[in-house]
Amino acid sequence: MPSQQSIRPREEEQFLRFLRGRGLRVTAARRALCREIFAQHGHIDADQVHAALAGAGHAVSRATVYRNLDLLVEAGLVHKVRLGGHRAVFEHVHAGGDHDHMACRRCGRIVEFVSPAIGALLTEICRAHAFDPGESRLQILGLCRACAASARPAALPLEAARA
Amino acid sequence: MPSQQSIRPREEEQFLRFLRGRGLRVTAARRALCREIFAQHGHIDADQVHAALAGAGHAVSRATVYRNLDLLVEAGLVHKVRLGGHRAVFEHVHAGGDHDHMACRRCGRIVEFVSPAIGALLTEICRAHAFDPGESRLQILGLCRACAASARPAALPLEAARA
DNA sequence: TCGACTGTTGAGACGGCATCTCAAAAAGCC
DNA sequence: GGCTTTTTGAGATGCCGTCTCAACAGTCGA
Ligand SMILES: [Zn+2]
Ligand SMILES: [Zn+2]
Ligand SMILES: [Zn+2]
Ligand SMILES: [Zn+2]
Repeated sequence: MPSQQSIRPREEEQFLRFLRGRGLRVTAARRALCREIFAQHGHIDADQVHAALAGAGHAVSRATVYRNLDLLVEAGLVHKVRLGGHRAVFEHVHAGGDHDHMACRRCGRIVEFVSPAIGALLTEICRAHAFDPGESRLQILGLCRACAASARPAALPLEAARA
Repeated sequence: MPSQQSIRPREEEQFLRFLRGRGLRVTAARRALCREIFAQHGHIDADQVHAALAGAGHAVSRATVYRNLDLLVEAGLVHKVRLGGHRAVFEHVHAGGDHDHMACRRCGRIVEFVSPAIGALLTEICRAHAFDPGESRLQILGLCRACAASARPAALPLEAARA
């Protein structure tokens, strides 16, 4: 398969380098998974990845999807996000850099936002507590504009509980 | 049981008011659960609540623990927190107000912190996106001071991925 | 090129946590 | 106390993810 190789995006190159650097093998499943993730935009869960691969004629088992998604996370190419404590979703790390999420409780819509100021505050807080930060998760659950409008016109406002 | 009633704390009163206001019944299980949660300090998971109740001679089923913890959350008396996407932990809402969490990946220790500045930023961000905030979850996963010290003296620093 | 060595895969069992089911028990109401 | 409706308990079920292990397939050296 020569032409397939030629359009291999740089993310796949990166993944292959990561694999070789670790003494791991380059397999068909890993390449297909990597290509599929970077073909998708937005957030996608493990089962959707599984289905997408099957649809693309590269069926792999669920176990393989999970294993290699973890590998992509370790390679730093993909983020694993848990919104609302349920099923984890994955998204490729895009050039823009880090972002956080607002998730609508009603329709499930996910809105992304970037706040360098928050990142700076977190760094400062960790330093103050001598805590070595690995990863931060910041999510806001609530109602998106559309759902808030259609919800209850004269509703009692939700208290803004922080948990 | 007369004296038991007399020391009933105000949180239990609040819960009872919440129940009556919803047309729900005041049961022994609900009162025991409420008392147990407010007797505990810090973070406690559903099974710990279950065990604590059994130990206190108020055994209830796991299903009842889950159902009524949800009720306490709805009443706004208890927060449900998911750290690292694993087992949910509960904590009573204490007077001091909102706080967020740092969780150690190695020993599981939970450190709380308060940052009004972050709260203000979040409010601002929600306004900018016309998003009606209900609840925010901010967690930092990493290594606590003790674990970071004992981990790897000349370790390669973890990249601070934001997810 | 051809094994041999070793990492990887697939199918399904398994696990933790949470929710659901439904008959029996208890709360509220008169 | 008797009636109605909610709540409970025990266990089944479900979801999401991980594990097991035999078969398979990269990789590499001969
Ligand atoms: Zn919405
Ligand atoms: Zn995102
Ligand atoms: Zn620690
Ligand atoms: Zn806390």
